Amino acid sequence: MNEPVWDPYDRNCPSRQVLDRVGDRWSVLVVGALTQGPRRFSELAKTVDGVSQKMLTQTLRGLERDGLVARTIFAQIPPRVEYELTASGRSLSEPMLALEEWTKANMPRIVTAREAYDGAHAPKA
Amino acid sequence: MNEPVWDPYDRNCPSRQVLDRVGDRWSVLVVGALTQGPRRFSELAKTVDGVSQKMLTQTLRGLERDGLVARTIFAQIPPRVEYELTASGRSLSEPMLALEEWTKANMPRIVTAREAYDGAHAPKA
DNA sequence: CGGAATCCGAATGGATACTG
DNA sequence: CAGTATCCATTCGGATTCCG
Repeated sequence: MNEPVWDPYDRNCPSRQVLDRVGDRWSVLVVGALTQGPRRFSELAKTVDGVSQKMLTQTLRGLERDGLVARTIFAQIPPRVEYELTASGRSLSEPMLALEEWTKANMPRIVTAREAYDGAHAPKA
Repeated sequence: MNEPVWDPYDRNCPSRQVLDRVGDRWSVLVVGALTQGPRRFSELAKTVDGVSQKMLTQTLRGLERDGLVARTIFAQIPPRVEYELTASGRSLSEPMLALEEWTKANMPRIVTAREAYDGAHAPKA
């Protein structure tokens, strides 16, 4: 019955890798975009502004490998591939979205803090 | 009254940078560690296994700049510096901890998914 | 003890060209 | 359209050294 104790604070624990992926910049945005429903590769590329096709592919493969995203290929010309969250992916989207919401809600405070910090640490010339 | 609309999906929006920091691998672990209470530099280095002194310093500076962590220096020999979460930092710790919890709770599924994926995509030799 | 600064190899990530 | 494969610049990040 004793389940293994996953400890991301241990550099050798597999959970560390997963936390890395889950905390990845592009993963958060891609999962967030997929929360709206299935999306095609090109749609994701447009939604997640600034992501290169290389990184988008990498991110999607990683999410797919971890069972968070499902990839469906429609045999037709031109090719059509859709990505959508799996049950795991949907459960992950909750804490991820919370992070996104926190960010948006706290931007004013952070911007202020940055200005204060930069003002107090930069003055040299 | 109309607040600015923060959109992390826009590469030029400041919220993108903040989401990046918040989703940073070390940030998540450091904030998590600080949830227990104030910690000294050396204690954090020990808790967050695998982090170099350089990255720990960088991470702490970044968090400090964003007003998430407070740094207190005790004038004594040898030097003593403590870090602790600010109010902002504590509010951030909630979604971050949720992410950590999600990871630990879903590790079994992910490990299984990875094995399945690797088994289906690797076989070449 | 708690850093800052430097050096440098490794990994990241963008741009580009090519394929099914 | 949806990738894969390369090339290459930038960044990351560890190890080391030195300072308050």
